[in-house]
Amino acid sequence: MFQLDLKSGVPICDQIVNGFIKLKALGLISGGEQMPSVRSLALKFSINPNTVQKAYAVLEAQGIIYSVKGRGSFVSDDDRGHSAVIARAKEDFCTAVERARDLGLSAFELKEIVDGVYKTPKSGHKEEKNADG
Amino acid sequence: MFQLDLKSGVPICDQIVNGFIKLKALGLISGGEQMPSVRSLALKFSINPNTVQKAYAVLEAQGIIYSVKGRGSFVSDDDRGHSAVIARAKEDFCTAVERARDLGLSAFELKEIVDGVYKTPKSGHKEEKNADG
DNA sequence: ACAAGTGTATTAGTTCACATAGTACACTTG
DNA sequence: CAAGTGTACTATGTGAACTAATACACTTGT
Repeated sequence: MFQLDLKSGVPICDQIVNGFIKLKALGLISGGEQMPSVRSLALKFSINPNTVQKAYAVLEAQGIIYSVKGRGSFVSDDDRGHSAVIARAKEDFCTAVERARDLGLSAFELKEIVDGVYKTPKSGHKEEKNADG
Repeated sequence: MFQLDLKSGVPICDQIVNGFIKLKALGLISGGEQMPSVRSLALKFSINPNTVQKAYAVLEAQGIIYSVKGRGSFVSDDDRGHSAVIARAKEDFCTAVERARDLGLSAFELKEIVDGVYKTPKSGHKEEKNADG
């Protein structure tokens, strides 16, 4: 399971949504699997059930999960949600590239950063000082 | 000069800051050049002078501009601000890469998107449908 | 000295998003 | 019927962002 940072400024609801999207992208949860109940997850994170409910509603609207009254919420089987997530991720990344380009970064520099991130063993990422001197 | 989108949800102050940073990155304003006065820019954008003042304070804190009481605000001569902006842009892009990686996108895909953006003539960017089918 | 224009500071008030709190209802399962 | 589930609703607290109004210090030109 993922962690919540209540002081990050990032809305809790968004953190929950992105947390589950990432879990599914990484294959840590699979289609058909039951999600934690709204109340239990709220209890676990010490947050309000309404916030969890809101996050689940977003996830359902995006096709990542589906909910059944009286039974619970479940991870979607099909790839509709997955494809949508990938598409959105690409759009977001595209926006990031455009912003970097507008600030004067070259395509070469950006690809260098990409390589650096994918080489990094996923713990330290601020150490990756790209040649800028 | 840049445009403001008062309904975008992005704080006006941030839009002003980023607008001038972009102008400088593109070379549309140069070192020593005088900035619009706090009051005149507020009048031009139909916003509150306090908001402009706040944005100018941020720009000055980042070394992009400097202000002189009674005279006005001016674009910085040296590259201190520029370097800081580049460094921040790289960090932001690094974060975007990490997020994309966490969602399952490959380094190859990201580089493809980078190339696509840098090939695009800077007007249409939603049309750049990267091969995902 | 004066006036006009500049940056800067302060206080107060509005608006809005976010999260919380509490309650209530519909449904499924045992 | 009871317990657990999703869902809906209203009310409240909090903080960020922006507006509003005013005031002060400084520079420039007359």
